[in-house]
Amino acid sequence: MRDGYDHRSAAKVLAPAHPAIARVDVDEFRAHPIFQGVKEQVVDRLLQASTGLQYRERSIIVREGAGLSGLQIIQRGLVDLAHVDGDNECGVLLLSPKDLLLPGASLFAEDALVTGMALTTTRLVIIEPSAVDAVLEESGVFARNVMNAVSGQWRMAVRNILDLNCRSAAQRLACFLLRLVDLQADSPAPILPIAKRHLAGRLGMTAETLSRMLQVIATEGIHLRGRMIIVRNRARADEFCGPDPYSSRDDRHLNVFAL
Amino acid sequence: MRDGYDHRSAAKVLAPAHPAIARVDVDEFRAHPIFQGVKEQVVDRLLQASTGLQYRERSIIVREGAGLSGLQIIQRGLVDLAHVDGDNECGVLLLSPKDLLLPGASLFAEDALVTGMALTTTRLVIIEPSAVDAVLEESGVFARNVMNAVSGQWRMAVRNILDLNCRSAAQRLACFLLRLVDLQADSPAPILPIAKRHLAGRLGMTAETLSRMLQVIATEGIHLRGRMIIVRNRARADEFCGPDPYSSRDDRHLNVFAL
DNA sequence: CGCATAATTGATTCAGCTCAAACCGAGTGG
DNA sequence: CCACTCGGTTTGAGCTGAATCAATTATGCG
Repeated sequence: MRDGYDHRSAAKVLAPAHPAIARVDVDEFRAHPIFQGVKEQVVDRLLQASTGLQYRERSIIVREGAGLSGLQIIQRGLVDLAHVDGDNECGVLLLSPKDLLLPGASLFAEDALVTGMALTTTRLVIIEPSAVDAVLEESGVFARNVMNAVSGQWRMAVRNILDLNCRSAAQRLACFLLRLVDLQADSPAPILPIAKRHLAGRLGMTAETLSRMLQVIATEGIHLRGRMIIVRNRARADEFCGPDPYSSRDDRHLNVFAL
Repeated sequence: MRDGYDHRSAAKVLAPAHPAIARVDVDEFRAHPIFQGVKEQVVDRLLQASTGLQYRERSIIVREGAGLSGLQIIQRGLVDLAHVDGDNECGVLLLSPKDLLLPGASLFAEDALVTGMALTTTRLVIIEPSAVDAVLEESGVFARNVMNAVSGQWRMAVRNILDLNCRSAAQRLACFLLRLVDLQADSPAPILPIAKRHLAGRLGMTAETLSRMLQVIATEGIHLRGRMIIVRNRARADEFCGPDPYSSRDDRHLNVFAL
């Protein structure tokens, strides 16, 4: 409080973001899939035009209805894309590192359809629109890569629609957790990286329902203790999720990492 | 029956598509927004690599899980993108003339996530993948235009998610009808171009519910007599749809025409 | 500790689904 | 011309999954 600032209420009010400038991790930048196959010199030009930004937990990165400044790439953290309407928010997508933040809106100067909020401390790289435009113009490969990412986000959205329409709340939850587990296949203990409240939003249900559904899926072999996801019976869990409305489950070869 | 073909059962069985080759309307082709700003000579190269196809009502254009042959542009008709699971289908998007059919899947050789079915007699133009790839590579403008279309479809999908999550069935229906009306602003009597059954699918509800919701919205100034949409009280109807979760309603400046 | 926020639990309600029956309009055949 | 069938639409009567409301119990965190 000594700085005249109550942190808790600051968090609650969703204070207008005051991101800090951050250094751009150059190697990480170059390794990003949208630069795959792009001439190094061109990538460097984009790198020149980039700045790093760091948002702290719960701060808002884009507000719906507003415009975006340039192509934004998430390097660290998780960003919740959601429509917020007063108190209840309804999630659309959860962006992970390497994902592009609302590429459509930034490339075509549209207004954002959803609000983007940092769920955890988030670092992004912003590439100046002018540079992006120029490079898009000249490098077909780059354009193709970006398109790939956009189209991957479309796929995620479609899945979401399908889930919402033809899966039960419990199934959606189960699938989501299994996906998380698969994504952290290397790590020993898979973790739920966000608060349950946000998860509920993303899955199109209330926090209360989520809580109850956790009990349901526990009987199907999926347990959540603290933030640890424990799958006791994968076969049964898979079975419970129901016939996959969509076939393949590894989309990382498309430039999507979103949840 | 004289052709040894029972039309009703043929329709019902969703006969594997046997599209007819059709001529490509050259002027229409050239006028398509994805060619805007593209050098005429380049457009002609794509034109060379194109074939027209005509699908009859109810035939399937792409089946989910299958691949697509090339960039497909809808010239006439309506295509329903839906996940079909046995008898009940759950719609995702309704494509109109000028829309691209699953651009992501065709450009990146992914499997289609959804089935595309012609709701009405549909004509499309297919551009050979090799030609598309080549032109994407060399023309940044073309790449940009295609990307614009993809990103527009993403927006539609997001709206859909938002609608599904935070609007009632009646509201979704009302909005959809109003959108149709606005889209046919020039025509004297706006028309519902598809069967109610499909509409229900697209809106994420059952046919029965749709029927009931029609009664509800009738009390709010929107009437459907036969296939004619009659809005008696636009102000009230707009009011009923609730605060628009998304701002602008004209998306035609993006390359999207879908419903 | 003590306060605020997050998560659970229980009771109740309600929107939309399911199932079944009636209805309707168009094409078909006697 | 009328009866008949067949798809699609409507109507009605339950049922149910998930939301809501309210109260309680954890879980940080300063």
